[in-house]
Amino acid sequence: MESFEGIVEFVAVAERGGFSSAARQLGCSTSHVSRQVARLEERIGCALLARSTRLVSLTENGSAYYQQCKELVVGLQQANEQVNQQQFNLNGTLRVSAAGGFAEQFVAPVLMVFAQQHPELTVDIDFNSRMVNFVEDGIDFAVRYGELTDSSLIARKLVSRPMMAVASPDYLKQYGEPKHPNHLKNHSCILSNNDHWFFNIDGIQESIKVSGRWRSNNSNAVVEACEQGLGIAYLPKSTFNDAIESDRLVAVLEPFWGKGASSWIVYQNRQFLPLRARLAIDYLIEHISGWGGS
Amino acid sequence: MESFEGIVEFVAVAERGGFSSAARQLGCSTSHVSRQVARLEERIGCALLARSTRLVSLTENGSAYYQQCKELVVGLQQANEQVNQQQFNLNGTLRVSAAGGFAEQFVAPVLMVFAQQHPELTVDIDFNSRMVNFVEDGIDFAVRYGELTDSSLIARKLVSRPMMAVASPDYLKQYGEPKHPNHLKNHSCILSNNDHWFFNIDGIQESIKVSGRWRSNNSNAVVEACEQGLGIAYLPKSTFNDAIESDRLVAVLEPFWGKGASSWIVYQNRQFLPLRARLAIDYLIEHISGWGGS
DNA sequence: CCCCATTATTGCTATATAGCAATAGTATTT
DNA sequence: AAATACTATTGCTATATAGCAATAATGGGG
Repeated sequence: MESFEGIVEFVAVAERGGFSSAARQLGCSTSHVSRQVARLEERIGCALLARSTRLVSLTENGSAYYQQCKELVVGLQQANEQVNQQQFNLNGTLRVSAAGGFAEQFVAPVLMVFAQQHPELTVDIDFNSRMVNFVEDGIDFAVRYGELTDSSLIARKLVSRPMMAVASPDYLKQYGEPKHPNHLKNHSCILSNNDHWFFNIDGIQESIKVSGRWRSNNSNAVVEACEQGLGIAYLPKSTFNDAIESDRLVAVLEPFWGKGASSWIVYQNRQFLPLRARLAIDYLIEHISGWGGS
Repeated sequence: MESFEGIVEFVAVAERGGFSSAARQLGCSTSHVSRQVARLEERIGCALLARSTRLVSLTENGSAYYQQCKELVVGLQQANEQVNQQQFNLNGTLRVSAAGGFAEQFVAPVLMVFAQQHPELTVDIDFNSRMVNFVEDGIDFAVRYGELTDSSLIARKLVSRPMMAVASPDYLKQYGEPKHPNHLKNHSCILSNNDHWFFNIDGIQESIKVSGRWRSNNSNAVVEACEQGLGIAYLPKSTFNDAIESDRLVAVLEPFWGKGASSWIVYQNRQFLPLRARLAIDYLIEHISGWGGS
């Protein structure tokens, strides 16, 4: 297999007319340059330079070879400059995998603003909650909610979302208001992702098993069912902003609300994250973490 | 300064889709390929490959960089092929420095035949006896006569030329024939290169100091002067072939003639002598040494 | 579902290379 | 003419790299 070894040194000697001058230009020792060129000549079985003490000149073969090697060196410089420029340019496609209502409601709008600020970027958000294959799918980062499973990824907390329990006024009029999380076993609860709700009871986070006649993994559907009086709902507070403002739902069990799980940005643990990813992640953290999670 | 390190490995990984396959192609270890690519990424500050266990793909930057590096690798292959082809082709200009009558009389004609056999060669013979600067003047080899001074050169003996002492019949009639080299101090001698002639006396080579009224470093001029009866001449035997055949000159001191000095081909002690030089030198030695020096 | 084969990474050791210093040769300066 | 400075090469040593082996992860086959 071909090797580029000695090419840079040979070109430098040819251009500078000597090993010592070439070594100074390359910032290495004269003996290194001497040996690299000698090895190159040995590898290609041809004298490239004619030498006497204090004098070096190109042979006929060396002249021709130099022209070609010079193009290789220039080509490498251009390749490196271009990859360097690309590295500090904001271009290409930002690919995000987002899951959950929070991503839909808050992350997407913020990314929209970010995209407007960077017209040369394309943003591709795939809303799904499946396990992401970062390498295969070329995903820059994912937004995930709850506990994370893959320890090889880097996770940066976006927000801890405080929870809120609500019910419709009609439901409470008919079934009474629960005064403690333990009372929930006597109530109809509207389930979302799982049937254990975490409450802060005397400073301790306790898991309360709940049940009900309605369940959905869509937070909008949960809110509607609650408004219809189908039971008590317990989701991140922001989910109920509109319903609370219009008095369609009212808060219950307020002293016991948990801090709730976190939303995360997760991405590959790798060097040289593309600039677009780094800036987008930083932008999201800056514009969402700072909200205090409401 | 730019470095080509890792380029070959990176291109191989990109094309084969994995480090192990690339290592097999390159005939090296997987760990070497892994490290070379990692070092390349570190040097250019950019991820070229996205990796998971058992899977490698090019990043956006890596894709662009690969295209350029592929051209570099192809360019290197072409450069090496071309220099290899040149190496085994007989082309270019054979540059020879020749000194002395022997070179003019015998070497030039033989090289002429050699040149006729190789139409793609140009032969450039510079007749002079100054010290050759092989590197500066781009000389392939030189033809020299007598003792050599530069021990760093390679010297291959072309011919040892036996000497001959001659005089014109008129000269001998007038001044008598010398019977021993010691008698030469009483005779007029025609000098060429120096005033000490070497004779074989009782198996020992002895230096006899001679003098005369005529001196020239041109052997043709020496022969003419001798024919005019200006004295005794002592040069390589071949110098006098015509004059002897036509009885214009006769031999003297025959039992004492020395073997004479040698003619040499000298060239740089260097690797990878161009093919044209190697073939020409071999051709000369084959076609001149075999004559036995007459 | 389990086992095996293959992959990529990295700690560690053997090996090749980079640099230092000595050497020889030559050009320039005094 | 002699001394000095600079050059290229090479022996030797310190350092970086190549390869081996261990490790962890994953895909394919039974």
